[in-house]
Amino acid sequence: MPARRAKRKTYHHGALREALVTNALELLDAGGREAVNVREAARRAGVSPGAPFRHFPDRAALLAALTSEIGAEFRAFSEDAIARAGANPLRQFRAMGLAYIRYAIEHPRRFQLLHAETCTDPHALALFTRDAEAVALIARAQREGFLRAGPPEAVHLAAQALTYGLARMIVDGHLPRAGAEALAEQVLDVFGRGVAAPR
Amino acid sequence: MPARRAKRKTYHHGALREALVTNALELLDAGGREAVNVREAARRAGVSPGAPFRHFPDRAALLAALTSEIGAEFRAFSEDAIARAGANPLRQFRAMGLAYIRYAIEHPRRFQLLHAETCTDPHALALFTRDAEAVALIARAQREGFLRAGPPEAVHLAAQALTYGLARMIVDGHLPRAGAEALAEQVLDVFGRGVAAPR
DNA sequence: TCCCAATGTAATCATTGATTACTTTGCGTT
DNA sequence: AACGCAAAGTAATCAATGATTACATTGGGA
Repeated sequence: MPARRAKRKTYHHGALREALVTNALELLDAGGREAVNVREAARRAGVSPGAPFRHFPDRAALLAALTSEIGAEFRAFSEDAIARAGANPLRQFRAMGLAYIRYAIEHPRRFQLLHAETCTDPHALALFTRDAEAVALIARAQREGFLRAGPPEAVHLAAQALTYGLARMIVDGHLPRAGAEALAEQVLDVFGRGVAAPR
Repeated sequence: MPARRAKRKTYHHGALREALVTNALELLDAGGREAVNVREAARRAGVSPGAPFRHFPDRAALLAALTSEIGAEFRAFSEDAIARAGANPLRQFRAMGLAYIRYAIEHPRRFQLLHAETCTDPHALALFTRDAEAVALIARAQREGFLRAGPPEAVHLAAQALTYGLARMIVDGHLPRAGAEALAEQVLDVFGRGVAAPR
C-alpha cells in the first residue's frame, strides 16, 4: 500500500517482499544483474538494510525471486503471442520464436537474467518446455510431406538455436536493435524455406 | 619470474601485470565473471591489495585486460581451425562455426566474458569480422547455383545466429555439454542442406 | 655514484552482504 | 476488550571488497 520511496507512516511496510522484488527489477533494467543489490532495494522501499533478511536469506534469494517473477512475465508474453497465431502449429512455432526475439529486444536485461547459466527455474524457458511435442510435430510434418526429410531432433534444435541465437545476439550487442525484428523475420523465412519440402 | 602464490624474495614482483591477468583467468574459469576480484588476484600473486592499482586503475580495467587476452586466444583458436579446413570457403565457414562451438564447450566462462554485452573489444568476435566478405561469398555461390536464392545478408545472419545460438545454449546450460559437438554437426548439416540449391 | 621514476606497502574509507539482539506492531485467543 | 505472541522492522556490528593516498624500496640510467 505505501508508495515506494516515500517515508512510511507505519512501522510495518505491509508488502515489503513485493516492493523489494519490484525495486530489484528497476535496478536490473537500469544496470544489469550486477547492479541488483539488497541495500539499494531496501533503501528504495524506505526500510532499513537488515529488513530484507526477513524475506530473503541472501542476495541470491532475491535474484531467484526476481528471476521467477520475470519467468512468469515472459511465459505470459510468449503464450499470448502463440494464442494470437491461430491454430496452425507451424505458425504457432514461428510466433513463439518471434515473441522470444521481441522480448529480448524490449527487455534485454530480463532476458539475460532469465537465460543465465545460474538460472535453474525449470519453467523459465517456455521455448524449451515442449521439446517432445515439437519434435513429434516436425516428424509428422515430414511424413505428410510439408518438411523435407532429416532427423527431426536436429531440425528442432536448429530452429531453437536460430531463435535463441538471434535473441542473444541482440541482447549481447552483436546486432543493432533498430530493425532487428524485421531482420529476424527475414532470417526465419530463410530457415523456413530451407526446411520446407521442395515443391 | 617468481612463482605465483609463493613468497617473493624481491621487493618488485617483476611481472605483476601478467600475473594478475593469469590469476584473474583462474578466477574466471572457476567462478565466472563475478568471481574475478582484484584483491584475490593480488593475494595469489603474493602482493598487497593496493599494488594492482599501479597496473589497473580499477576492476573494470583488469576485466578489460582479461577480455583482451581471451580474445587473442580465441582468435588464434578460430584461425587455426580455419587453416586446417583447406581452401574451400564453404568448408572454412563450417569449420569456423564448429570452432566457435568447440571453444564454448571447452571454455564456457571465457566465451561468456568475450561475448558479454559489456565487451567492446572490436576484434574479440572473429565470426563477425568478415561480414562483407562472407556475404559476397554467399552471393557468388548463389549466382553459381550452389546455394538457393534469397537475400544473402539474411542467409549470412542465419548462419551466424545458428552458430552463436548453439554456442550460447551450451554456455547457458540449455544443452548438455556431453555430445554437444556431434549434435551441433547434425544441426549444421540440416542448415547446410536447407540453404543448398535443390538438385 | 646518485637520483628518480617505477613499483609495491600500509593505512584508510566507502559500499555492500550477512548476522544478531532488540523493538514495535497487530492479529488471534480467551 | 485485554493479552500475549509471532511476524516484521531497527540498530548495530562484522567481514570482504574496491578505491585511494602517503610513504617506502628498488634498480637502472644520467
